[in-house]
Amino acid sequence: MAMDAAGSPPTLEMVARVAGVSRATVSRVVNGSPKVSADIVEAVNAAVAELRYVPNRAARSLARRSSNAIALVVPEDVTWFFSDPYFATIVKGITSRVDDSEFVLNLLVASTDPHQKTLRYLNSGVVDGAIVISHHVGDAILADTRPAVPLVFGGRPALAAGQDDYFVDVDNRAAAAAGTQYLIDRGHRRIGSISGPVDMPAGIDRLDGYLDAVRGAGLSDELFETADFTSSGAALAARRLLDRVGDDGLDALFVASDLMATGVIGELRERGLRVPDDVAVLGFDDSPAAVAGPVPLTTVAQPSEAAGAAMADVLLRLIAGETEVPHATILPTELVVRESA
Amino acid sequence: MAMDAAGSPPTLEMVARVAGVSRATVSRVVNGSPKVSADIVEAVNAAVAELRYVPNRAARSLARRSSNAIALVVPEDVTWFFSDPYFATIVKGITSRVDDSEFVLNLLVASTDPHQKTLRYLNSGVVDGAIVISHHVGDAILADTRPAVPLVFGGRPALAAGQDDYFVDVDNRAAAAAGTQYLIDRGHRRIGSISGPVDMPAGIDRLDGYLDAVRGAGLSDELFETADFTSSGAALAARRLLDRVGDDGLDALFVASDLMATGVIGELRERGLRVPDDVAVLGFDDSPAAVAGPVPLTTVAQPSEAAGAAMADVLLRLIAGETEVPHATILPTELVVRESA
DNA sequence: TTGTATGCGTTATCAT
DNA sequence: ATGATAACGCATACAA
Repeated sequence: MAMDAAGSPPTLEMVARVAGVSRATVSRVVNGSPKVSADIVEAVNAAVAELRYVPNRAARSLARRSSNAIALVVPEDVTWFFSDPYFATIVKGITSRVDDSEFVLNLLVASTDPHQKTLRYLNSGVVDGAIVISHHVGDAILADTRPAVPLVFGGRPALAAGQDDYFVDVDNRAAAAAGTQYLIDRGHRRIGSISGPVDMPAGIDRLDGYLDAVRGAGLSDELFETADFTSSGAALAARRLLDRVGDDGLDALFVASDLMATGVIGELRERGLRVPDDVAVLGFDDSPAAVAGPVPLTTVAQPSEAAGAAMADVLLRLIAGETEVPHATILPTELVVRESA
Repeated sequence: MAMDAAGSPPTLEMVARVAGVSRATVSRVVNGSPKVSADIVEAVNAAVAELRYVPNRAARSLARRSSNAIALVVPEDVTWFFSDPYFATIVKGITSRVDDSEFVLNLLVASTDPHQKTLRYLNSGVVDGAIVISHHVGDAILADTRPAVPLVFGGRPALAAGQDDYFVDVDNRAAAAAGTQYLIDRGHRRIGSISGPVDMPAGIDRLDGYLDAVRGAGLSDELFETADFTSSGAALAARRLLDRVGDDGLDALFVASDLMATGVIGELRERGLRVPDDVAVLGFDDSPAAVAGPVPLTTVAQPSEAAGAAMADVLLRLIAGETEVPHATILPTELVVRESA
C-alpha cells in the first residue's frame, strides 16, 4: 500500500524484503537482466510498484562510475542566448535526442571565465560529457586545461582547434556566399550586409562568404556593418549603414541571422523603405523568427533542430565509447524563398 | 605534478596519502571545517591543487543524502518557451540565484503527460527540489501524486491549489486592469484586447483585469480575441479582431504580452494603422521584446528576472528546511510608459 | 585537533 | 538462476 509515512524513500533493500529476494536480484530486475525467472520478475515488479520505488541516481552513478547526465554549457547572458529562436530550436533538438536516452540534461550557465566553476563542474563526475554552445567559453576551455569528459561544440570553435575536437556546424561561408549569389542573380547590385560579431566564427564566416560573392561579381565590398546577433543591435547597424550610404544606396541586404533581419526590416520600414520592393532582405537560419514578422523571410536555412540532435548524438556516442565518430559534422543548408527577397 | 596518466580521477583517499593525513581530515578541509590546524589545511590544499582534486558529486550526494541540484521543469515545446524573452529573463533570474549557491540546475523538459518520466526523475534523489514553469505539467503533477521534493511554481498553478503550494507571481488581474485604466485615462474609448489562452492562469487573469476596467468605465467588453502568447498567433488574432470591428473600430489595444504586442503592431502597420496615433498599444511584461521592435512599447512591467530569482530563492530556502517561507510570493508591477501608448 | 570506523544505495564479482 | 559480499567516494559519529 505504499505507506512510508513521509519517511525516507524506498531502497533496493526494502524492495528486496517485500519481494522476499536478495538485493542483487532486485537490481537485476530493475536493470532488465534477462537471467531472472519470470515469477520472480513479477514479484519484484509488484514490490517496486507497491513501494513506488525509484532507483537512487547518486548511488547508481557511484557504483557504475558514470552519471547518465550531460551538461549543456551556454553563455553567461542567458537572456540573449535563449531569446534567439535559433538557439531555442537547437536546444529543442538536443532535448529531443536526450529524451529518448536514459540521460538527463544539466544546464550550465558559464561565465566567460570558466577556469573555475564550469571546469570544476565538468570534472566533478556528475556529467559524462558536455555540449558547449558558447564560443567564448569554448575558447577558454580549449585554451586552458581540457575537462576529462568528452566535449561537443555547437559551431566550430574559434580557436584554431586541434583535429581532436568534435563539433557540429554548417559551412557558413559557402552558405552565405550562395545566399548572396542569389541576390546577385536576382539582379541586385548594391548589396549590403549586416554581419555578426567578428570575434565569432559564425560572424566571420558569413561575412567572408558575403564578401566572396560580392567581390566575385565585381560589386562593392564596403556596404556592411557589424552587429551582435540581436534584433535591436541589427536595427542600429542598419541605421548606421543607411545613414552612411543613403536611403537609396542599397537594393538588397544580406543579414547574418533571421532575428537580426527582423530588426533590420523594422528600421527599413521606419524609413519608408519597402521590403522587398525597395530593399530585398535575405536572412540566415530559417528560425521561427523568419516567419514571426510581418514579411516572411527569404533565408538561408540551416537545420537547427537536427543540429541540436546531432550534437547530442555525437556526444552520446562518444560517451558510449564508440570509436568511429567523425570529428566534424557538417550539416547542409538550403535557400528558402519566401517574400523578403 | 598531477601526473595521473589518464587514469581515474583523484579521490579523497589519494589526496590524503599525498598530504599525509587521513581521509576525514581532507574531507574537513575540503568542506571548510573550522577545526583544522592551519598547517594541515595548507598541506591538504597543496595536495588538492597538485592532484587537481575535485570532489565526486555522486559520492557526496549519497553520503549527505542531498544532491545540491534542483530541476527546472519546462514545457515540452522548448522552442515556444524559450523564444519568449519573458521566460528567457526568468531563467536568467533563476540561474543568477542558483549560481551563487552550491546548487546546479537540471533542465527537465516535461511532456504534458508527466506521470512517467518527470515524476520518476523528481523522485530519484538527483534533485532536492524543482521549479515548475509549465502550467499544464504543473496541473498534472498537482492532480496526480506529488513528488517527494519541494516544488515552486512560476505563476499560480491553474488547478485550485491547496494552501500548501508555493508559487511566485504578480497580481495579473489587478495589473491588467491598471494598464487598461491607463488607456481609459488617456481618453481612449474603443479599447480592444488580445488575450492569452484561456486555459492558462496568466491568460485568464489578464483578460479578466481588462474586462474589469472596460466594464467599470462602461465601455464595450466584446472587443477581444484570444491568442497563444506567440507573436504570430497574436498577429492573427489582431487580424480577426480588426476584420470584425473594422480598421477604425479600435483606438487602443491591451495586449497580454510584449512578444504578442510585436506581432500585433506588425499587423497594425500592415493595415496602414499608425502606433500610437491611430491605435495605441499597451503591452505586458516589459521583456526585451518591448524595446526590440520599431516602436518602444508602453507596457505593464513585471520584474521577470527578480521573479526567477525569487523562485530559486524560495526553493532553496525550502530545501534548507526553513519553515517561515511564504507560500505566495507576489511581486509588484508598474506601468512603463514609452511610445506605443 | 585528528584518526577510525561505519553507512549512504547501487552495481558487480564471486560463489552456490 | 540466485544470494552473499565487496567495492564506489565521501561524510560523520565517535574515539583518541
